[in-house]
Amino acid sequence: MMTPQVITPQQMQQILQQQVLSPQQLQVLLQQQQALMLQQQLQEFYKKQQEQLHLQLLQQQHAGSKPSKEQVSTQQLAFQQQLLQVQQVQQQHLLNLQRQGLLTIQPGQTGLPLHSLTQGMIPAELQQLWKEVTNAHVKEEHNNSSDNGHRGLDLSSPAPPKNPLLNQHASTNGQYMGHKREASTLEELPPHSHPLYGHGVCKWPGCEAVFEDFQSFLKHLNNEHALDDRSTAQCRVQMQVVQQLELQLAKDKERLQAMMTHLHVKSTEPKSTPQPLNLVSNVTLSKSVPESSPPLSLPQTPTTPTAPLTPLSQTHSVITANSIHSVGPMRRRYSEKYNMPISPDLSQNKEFYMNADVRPPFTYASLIRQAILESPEKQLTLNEIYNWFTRMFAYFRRNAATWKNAVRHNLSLHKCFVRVENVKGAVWTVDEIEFQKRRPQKISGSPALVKNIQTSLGYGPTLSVAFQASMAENNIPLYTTASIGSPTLNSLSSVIREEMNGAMDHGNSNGSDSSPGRSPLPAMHHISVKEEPLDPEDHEGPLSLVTTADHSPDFDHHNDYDDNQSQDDML
DNA sequence: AAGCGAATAAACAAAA
DNA sequence: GTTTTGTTTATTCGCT
Repeated sequence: MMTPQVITPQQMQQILQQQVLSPQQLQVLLQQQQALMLQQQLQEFYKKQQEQLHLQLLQQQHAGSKPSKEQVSTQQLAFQQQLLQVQQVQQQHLLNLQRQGLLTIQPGQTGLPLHSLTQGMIPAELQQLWKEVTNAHVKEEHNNSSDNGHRGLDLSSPAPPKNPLLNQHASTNGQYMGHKREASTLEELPPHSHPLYGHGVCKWPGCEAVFEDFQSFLKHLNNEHALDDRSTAQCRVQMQVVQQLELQLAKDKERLQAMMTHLHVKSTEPKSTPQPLNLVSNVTLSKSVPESSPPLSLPQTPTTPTAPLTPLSQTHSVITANSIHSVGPMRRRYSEKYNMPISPDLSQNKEFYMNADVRPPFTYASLIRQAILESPEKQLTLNEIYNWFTRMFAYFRRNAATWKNAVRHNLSLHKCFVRVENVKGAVWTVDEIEFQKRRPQKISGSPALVKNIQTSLGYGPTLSVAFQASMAENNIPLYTTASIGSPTLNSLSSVIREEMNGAMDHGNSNGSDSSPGRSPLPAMHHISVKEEPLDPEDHEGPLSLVTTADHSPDFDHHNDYDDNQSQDDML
């Protein structure tokens, strides 16, 4: 990529390091570099385009037949995409330069299209970090005079009197932990360790000075890497590096998710064990589960079994539920609010719940309803309901006394469950109206909530919820891609609305009336919500539950699960 | 801080 | 007489 003229970041750093250039010179240099880069990129781009066109031409000639529109349009599309890419690269570059502080662009100066970009690009955290870096600096200058030499509580050993950046290693570290302050300060750091010092070498970017002892390193740090333009610039560069890495990480995570989803394997990631698929959002579209291999049981090692699934926001891939495997009556449920909509989720994660000893994030009422609705007659005896529970959820194959009691309790308690005398005895049915009634309690359209909802239900047409969430957190606007487009999704809006109103707990709270019309929800929300099945009868879509029914046959044996309350309270 | 919904526990009764 | 099915009350907990 680099022509002899363009210097590499490393070289750049060295230049910076050696301070051979004055700030002015640097700036000039940088601008030149920048121009060069752009030029290069453009050249490459055009070259590529030409090659491509050439290729396509050849193809067309070969095929002879139809240089049809399709081809042309695809070609255009590809072209546009590339163009876009290049533009992005360019912008990124400019941005980088600016951000690195190597390019000091005054607000008014230059016609570079940076401004807007800058903002969107820098993750809040980084900005924050940077702020802290700079602030710390000021702050420290005050302190220094006093606690010079001592390792103040927060300066900790490594704290040399005055290098503001020092305390911020988090940033330079590449680690960039959220709360570096607390973390980096008190934390570990044995007497003579420093994030920037390892194996006798200064790890400051670009510097590899060797030191025999920690003290001399500190000295060096203070002298060579004090707070000055150079260090600042380097720090910025590092921030940039971190940011890039994070982006990369995010992408790779997404890829991983997609892969896992594709393979139907629940993440085996250390922490995040089996996760309910919905996080992974495999199929968003309510197509009934592909009937994939039924049992596909996950290893389900006891090691990381369950986590009371908190469906919440945190479902990020990485985060994983805080598994507290309490076997017992782990009381708390999953944050109720968001669970009602079962069906889609359930159908999608059916296998997961069938095999993983994870508590499903739905209320008993929802589950019962689901069970009943899934039955051909829309009615079940108590025992059949029990069976459904045990059949569908590994979790309910234990502690039977507990949850069965809960089931009965729920049947009796909620008006939505109606007992009907039958020839053979009594069966339970669902009064959907009643069921819908009870939901309108909570949330109105609180953004937070909505967010949760989306998260918990997670469905991104293409992206895993986790990814979306993380992206969102990083202020990376990718919803656009996801949400927009897809007409399918839009068509679902109505369904969504309904669900929002009735189905979702929160849903309609807002204007009781549920003026569906509005739904100011961001596109994303639609997506997420849409899948809700809530309604029993209507959209069979959600009711893909059907799927659920399918499998049922296989197991039927376990009723035997007897609980052992013994374990219940062990803890 | 209060109120609410849901989970859990348990007592009790009627039916099987 | 035991078990299952239902009903009801009380308590606890998470959330808004």
